[in-house]
Amino acid sequence: MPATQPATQPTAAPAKGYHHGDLPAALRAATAELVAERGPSGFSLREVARRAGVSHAAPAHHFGDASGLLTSLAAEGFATLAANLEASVEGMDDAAERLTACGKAYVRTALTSPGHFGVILQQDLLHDDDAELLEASLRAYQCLQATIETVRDQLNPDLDVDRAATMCWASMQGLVTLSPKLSNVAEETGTTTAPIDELVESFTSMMLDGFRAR
Amino acid sequence: MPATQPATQPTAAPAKGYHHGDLPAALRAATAELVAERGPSGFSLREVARRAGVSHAAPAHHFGDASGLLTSLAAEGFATLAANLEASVEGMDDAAERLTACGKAYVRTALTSPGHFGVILQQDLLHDDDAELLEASLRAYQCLQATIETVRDQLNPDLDVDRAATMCWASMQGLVTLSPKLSNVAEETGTTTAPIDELVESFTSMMLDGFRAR
DNA sequence: GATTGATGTGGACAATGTCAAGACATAAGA
DNA sequence: TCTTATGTCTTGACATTGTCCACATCAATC
Repeated sequence: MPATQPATQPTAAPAKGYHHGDLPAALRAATAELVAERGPSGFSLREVARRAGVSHAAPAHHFGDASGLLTSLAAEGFATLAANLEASVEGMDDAAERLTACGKAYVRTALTSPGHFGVILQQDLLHDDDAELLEASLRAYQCLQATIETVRDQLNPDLDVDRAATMCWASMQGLVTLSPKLSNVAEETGTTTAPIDELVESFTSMMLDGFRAR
Repeated sequence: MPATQPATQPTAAPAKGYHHGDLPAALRAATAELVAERGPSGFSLREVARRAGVSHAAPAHHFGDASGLLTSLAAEGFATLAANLEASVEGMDDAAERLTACGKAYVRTALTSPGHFGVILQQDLLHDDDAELLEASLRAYQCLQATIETVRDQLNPDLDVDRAATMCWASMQGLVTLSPKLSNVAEETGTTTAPIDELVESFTSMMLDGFRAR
């Protein structure tokens, strides 16, 4: 099943609005594109407005300030992640299979939505007390948690679910964070870096062994 | 043994220079402080110059542009990391002990030098082909690699060293990246997050089991 | 002591984020 | 239909930023 794109969902705005169909969504889409192209530091409110075809002050009306727009993008990113995590385990019973599927869904979502993943963990760019953001990130975390619970139920009743979830999240995010730097190092050493999918499999199978053990 | 501070090392410049003793080092220090306070996005070349007590154009003379300064800071960060990793395994023979020490040294360095770790992996902020940066990051990677080689020698001759090193690096960096967000989630769910040192131990012991296994 | 290179200053410029005031479209009420 | 009101977007302004340039000044060498 293909990863769900961020979708630029209508965000509860009326289908045909004002000048645009849905300016907030268009601005998020333009921001995601820009961040994917140039990284978080290449983001500019005015450039985003330009790409969306509106004046430089239009975003402020919907998002307050630049952080507001980025916060909304981050919330969309977490929502997409949650949806993809849920979809990836749809109908799966085996705990080991589920965990592997979650891991793959995580990195696949990150690679599919680089604009979103470029900002979701940069808390200095965001309003980290934003309700939508908190809710979306919590939902994503709980998807992972649910899968870990099946691991506990099927493989080890004494498993500390929260700690295990943290470790899974950390290892997947670590792969995503390091991925550009790894190719950098590999190029320097003349070696070649393993495909990220294989690394995910190594990680999940190792974690499963670890989770079973104690 | 306490973690080595970035040290604002004289960087091969004559001890007593011009107006300052060593302006490049002073600028790096001011940058580290600023990034630690406000995050990478709070960085401003002029603010750094202000804190160092020089004119707004002074940094350009030593670093070219803003990315140049950040690149130099990143290189210093990797150098400090490499030094701390090496120091942490000084005189240790047992492979398992060494890996654990490396893991702890990594997160300890990250927490001790938040200004440096705030930029070392933000490649959109850096000149990622800078020679000093490449060399320093490679040296840090090789410290980790050396420890993994002892794991191979003592525990499993068939171990894929590069892949194992990647996994160790990823999991430690994942913990560092997620650390602020985790407290965020914990607060939201009313739960409490495990101390990062414990997570490091869980990770390293799990990896060791995994590395032994196949 | 003059020359030279490194080091830092000051002013200029375009670009940016934010703010305030106004324009305009849309919907609701008379 | 006309008026009013509200949400949406534009325009213009301002302080701040990064970078470039010409100039000043220190340090060492010849």
